[in-house]
Amino acid sequence: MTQVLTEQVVEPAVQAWTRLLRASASTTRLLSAELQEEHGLTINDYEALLVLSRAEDRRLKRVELARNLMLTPSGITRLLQGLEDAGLVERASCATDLRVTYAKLTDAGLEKLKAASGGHVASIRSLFEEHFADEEIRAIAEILGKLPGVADGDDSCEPT
Amino acid sequence: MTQVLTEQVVEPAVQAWTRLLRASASTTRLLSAELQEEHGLTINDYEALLVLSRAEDRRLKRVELARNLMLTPSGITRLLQGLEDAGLVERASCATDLRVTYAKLTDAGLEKLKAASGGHVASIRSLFEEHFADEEIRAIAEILGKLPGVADGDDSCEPT
DNA sequence: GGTGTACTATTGAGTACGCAAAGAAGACTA
DNA sequence: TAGTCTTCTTTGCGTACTCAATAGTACACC
Repeated sequence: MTQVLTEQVVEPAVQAWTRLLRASASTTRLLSAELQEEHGLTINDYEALLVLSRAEDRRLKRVELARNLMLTPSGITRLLQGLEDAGLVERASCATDLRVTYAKLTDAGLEKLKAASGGHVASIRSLFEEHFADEEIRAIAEILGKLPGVADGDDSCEPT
Repeated sequence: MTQVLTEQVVEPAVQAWTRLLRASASTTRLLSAELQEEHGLTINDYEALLVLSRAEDRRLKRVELARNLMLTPSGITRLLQGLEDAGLVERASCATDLRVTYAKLTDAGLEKLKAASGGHVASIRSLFEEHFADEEIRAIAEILGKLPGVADGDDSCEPT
């Protein structure tokens, strides 16, 4: 147990993990501040609106949304509470299964998403393209997509 | 998820960003639960101990630690409060600049780190190696390291 | 020396989660 | 029909942060 010093053989997985953590933290910090300031949305607010906008009928079971956003059910309840209060999302019940309630994007929600989307996407692009080459960006997406659940609701980018 | 209208050209940067978010969320969830359960440490607790263990004299200015962990100063204060209460870290003042206080790893802190490290590193390895090829792991680390601040305190992996 | 600017660290208030427990509903078995 | 098991959602409680404001200190520069 030599103290540090020696050029340690860095466990590549550990290095990758640490950097994944930090990359996520730093990019989130940046992008979140912007989205919050300009549109009053958190990143998960935005992602939720986006996912819903791409769903059939613009509605999704809460449990699906949870999987998509990597939140727990309780996180979803609270997230949607905020969006409902803001009138961006409304709840609809399911005729065939009384347990589930859908989250449905309202027209106001779609407008909000469209309004936020331009600037947000531009920020993401500029942040990534400032530091990464095109093929690096593609590599990140491709590799990280192999983690279970990550590539699920495959990401398009515009609300339309 | 066939859905929407036009097969949209997915903005690669946006896709990379979304996946980065989700990859970080899902891996963090997993690894955090384990670390918490087995050693009562959060991921940032562990990272803080690790960074300190590699620092000269096992101590670091709080502000340095903040940069390293991608936390705000107030986050650091609160993180260290917990570690101090647990006796894993102690504070030391700086002779030449009264503003700064150092965080110094105690012997107990080093022991704790060593105790947690084996299992934690093994979990990280198994999680990553289960889903990624070796060169993918290296690619993640290399690419994400280009983000400012991410590759800073360059990560070795063992405490010792 | 005083004065302004730039750090460093802490605190109060607020937030976005997570976990565990609980209720309500479907689904299978008998 | 009842009994049990699973699934979906919400709630209480706890926590790990953030931001904004504060206070102490350092270092100009005149």
